[in-house]
Amino acid sequence: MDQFVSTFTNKIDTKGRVSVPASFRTVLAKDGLDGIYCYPSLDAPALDAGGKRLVDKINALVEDLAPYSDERDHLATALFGTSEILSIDQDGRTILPERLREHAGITTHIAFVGLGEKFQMWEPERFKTHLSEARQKVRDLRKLLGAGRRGSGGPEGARE
Amino acid sequence: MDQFVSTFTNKIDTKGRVSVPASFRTVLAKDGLDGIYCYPSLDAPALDAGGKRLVDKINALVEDLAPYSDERDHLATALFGTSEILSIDQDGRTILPERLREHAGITTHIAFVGLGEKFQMWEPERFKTHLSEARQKVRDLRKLLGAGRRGSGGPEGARE
DNA sequence: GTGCTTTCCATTGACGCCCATAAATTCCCA
DNA sequence: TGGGAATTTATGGGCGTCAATGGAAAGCAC
Repeated sequence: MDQFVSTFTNKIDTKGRVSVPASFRTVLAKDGLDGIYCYPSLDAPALDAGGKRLVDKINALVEDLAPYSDERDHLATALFGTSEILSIDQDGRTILPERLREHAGITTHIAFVGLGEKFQMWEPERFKTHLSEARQKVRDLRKLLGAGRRGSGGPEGARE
Repeated sequence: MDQFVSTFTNKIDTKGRVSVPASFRTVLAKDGLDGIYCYPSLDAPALDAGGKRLVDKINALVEDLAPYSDERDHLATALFGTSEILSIDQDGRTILPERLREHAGITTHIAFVGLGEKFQMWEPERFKTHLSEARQKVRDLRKLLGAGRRGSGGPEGARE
């Protein structure tokens, strides 16, 4: 598997270390980056993270813009300037800088949430809320879709 | 990693010395320049800096313009005329000339901000403001990108 | 010599590396 | 198929190394 899937909640120890889920480590290793590329999400109290693939995407995004243009500098500042390359020790643990923890409101535990090509880190309680909201939105969306597509739009649409 | 990433805020001591972040030094060393190429940002109270790669890019930029044209002369003057090669001592520290510090309003602390192929130096408080503006602009920019995306073949990394 | 810059050494705190333990999972074999 | 051994994973703690910073010593100019 070369994608980040599932959710894992791990504990931060007294030295600020936290285990990166083993399956995520496997994906990262295949991706060819010795560490985690990580930055604060632009519009959520969470951290976006990934490997080389994510870095390449961001590079492509920035390099599409004209050199010395405002957009380019701002994008580079917002992305590279706020990013960190988190190292992973040989026991599979990493340390989140204060700046990142603060953005996500993380204190004692971290929820690692797989999103396919990247993953996010959340304060577990906040993620719980975020997840139920997301699920509700999906249900609403499907009702709309179902209403137009199927004959009924009936009880079936409420299924999980 | 061969890019300037993350932000580090370091202190200027009584002799005007300041430590260049270790990870930035690593990138510079790989870049094959024994020092920092540095000049005042054209449109921000900050300093642009980098290694050989940055110098090459600037050269290419200038050489793209017609020889003896006004634009070329102006660009060359604005960039080369105001540049300095800052040396790095064996403890990884450098000294900023008064002229450069003044342009950026730097006094006691410097924020080193990675932007990928180059980095900037800011007065920390000013950078804080600049960063929140940059993040807002990127949010706006992404809405535009996101609206027109799909099938563009472009990176879809603009998504959060 | 005095004043200024550059090189070298010292301190401190953070981070990486090593080992230990315990729980959970996988694997193996009867 | 069930039980037990071996492996993997998450977590805790000790210790050495390195980075950031401060200060002393050694060149250099005038």
